[in-house]
Amino acid sequence: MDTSHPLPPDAERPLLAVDVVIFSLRQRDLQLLLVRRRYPPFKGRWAIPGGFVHVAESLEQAARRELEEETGVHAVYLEQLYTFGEPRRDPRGRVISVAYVALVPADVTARAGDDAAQADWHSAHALPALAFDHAEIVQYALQRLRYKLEYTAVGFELLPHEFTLSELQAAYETVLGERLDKRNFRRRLLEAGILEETERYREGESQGRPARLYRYRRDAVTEVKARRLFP
Amino acid sequence: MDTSHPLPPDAERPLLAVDVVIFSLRQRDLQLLLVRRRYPPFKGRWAIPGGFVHVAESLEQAARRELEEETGVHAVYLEQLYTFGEPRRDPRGRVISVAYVALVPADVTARAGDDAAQADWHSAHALPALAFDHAEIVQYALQRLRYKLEYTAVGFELLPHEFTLSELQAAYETVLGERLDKRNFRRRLLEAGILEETERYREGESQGRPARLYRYRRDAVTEVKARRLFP
DNA sequence: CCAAAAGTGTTGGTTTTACACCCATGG
DNA sequence: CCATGGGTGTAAAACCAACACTTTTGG
Repeated sequence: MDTSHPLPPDAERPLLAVDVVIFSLRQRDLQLLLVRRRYPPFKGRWAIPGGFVHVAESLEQAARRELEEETGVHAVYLEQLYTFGEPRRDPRGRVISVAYVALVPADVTARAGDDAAQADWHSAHALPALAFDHAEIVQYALQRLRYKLEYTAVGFELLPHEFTLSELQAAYETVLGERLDKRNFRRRLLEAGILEETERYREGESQGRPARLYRYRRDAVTEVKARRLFP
Repeated sequence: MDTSHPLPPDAERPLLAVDVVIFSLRQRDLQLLLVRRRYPPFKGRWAIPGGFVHVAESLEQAARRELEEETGVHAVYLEQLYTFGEPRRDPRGRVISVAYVALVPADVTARAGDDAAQADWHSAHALPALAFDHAEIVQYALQRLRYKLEYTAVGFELLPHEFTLSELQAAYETVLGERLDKRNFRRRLLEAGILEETERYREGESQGRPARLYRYRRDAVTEVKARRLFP
């Protein structure tokens, strides 16, 4: 950054916001958390959670703070998505939004923050009209999520700590929007060495034979040279 | 972005900069353009070109403006990389930098902008000490470039309009840092259908049999479902 | 004992890799 | 005529996709 002095008179001093697209799997559906705006502009519209970055706060800290305000969770998957900075994206003036994507396990519940009247989960495939350019942000986030899931093992972040292989497969199918072959799916994930078998079984929750529970190996090598998990 | 009013008193109004990592291939080496800072902080240090975003200017416009100031080129490959916003990354105060990556053809020449004493190409593998957090930005840009090159056909953007297959292969080898098999490389690129044979040959420039010139088919489908070009 | 879901291998086709020689030109 | 880089095919190995039955439990 060549911030040569003197500062050019036409340099922008925008407001700086972070917005977080929070994905979760609930009822076998990919959902994301939206809050209803209490104040203009776009009063009453749904929006993705976000807020201004505080003084001396890093972007990621700000994103985690927003995430925690809405969901109470802290230690979850979070990555920077893209920065949206069109001059007129906010009618009140120049606001730069650094968008993040978060993946939270299915057992997390939404809670309304101070700024939002309601916070609710919405199916990613049937979203209401959104405030600002948030529809664009969500589109981009979805694309990134699918992409990530194909190439990396990030799918676990959407499930509880322990899960069955069928649950994991259902998660992949929901996000990717396609059916996968059970045997090939299992083989691939087990061979990838990122799962750890537990001694426990999912019992009673449904008919049929109880399924073994697995957990994600936190110590697994994330990926050295990406090879598609599901080509 | 939930920009609920009233504005929180602790909201940040940072300066907004764009920085552009400009890659090019010269002398069979992957190089990037650096400018020497004329003013403090980091006076005299090398930095990647960049500057503040003007009022009512989009982020991409700002990046293209900086790019053009340094190189004179306009219509080249440019993509947003990442946003760096650590509170203390600039000693003068809070400055958010939206970093971009640009790929320019080998025949582009650097020219010093107003703000920079010099602008020069440096090998990506032997960089001087850089100002601010620019070393980190460059590291990240290199990673992204390698990644892109493996999965997409973006390599052409680093070459002149017409090029031989050997030149293209050398470009890939330089960026990826590994040798590729000539026959496999050719087969794959030709089968991908993104190259167009010209009637011309690269003659006289070196010993040996003249090589056919190819050009990139601008109308080519960039990629539907990414498949690695070089697994 | 029936319904429901879990679990498990093999085969054929495709893709990928490894590899060596002849060709056209300039000096 | 020799040195230099351009151009070309094939065979073995690895990988992927498709496919059906047995096992375990709860009702």
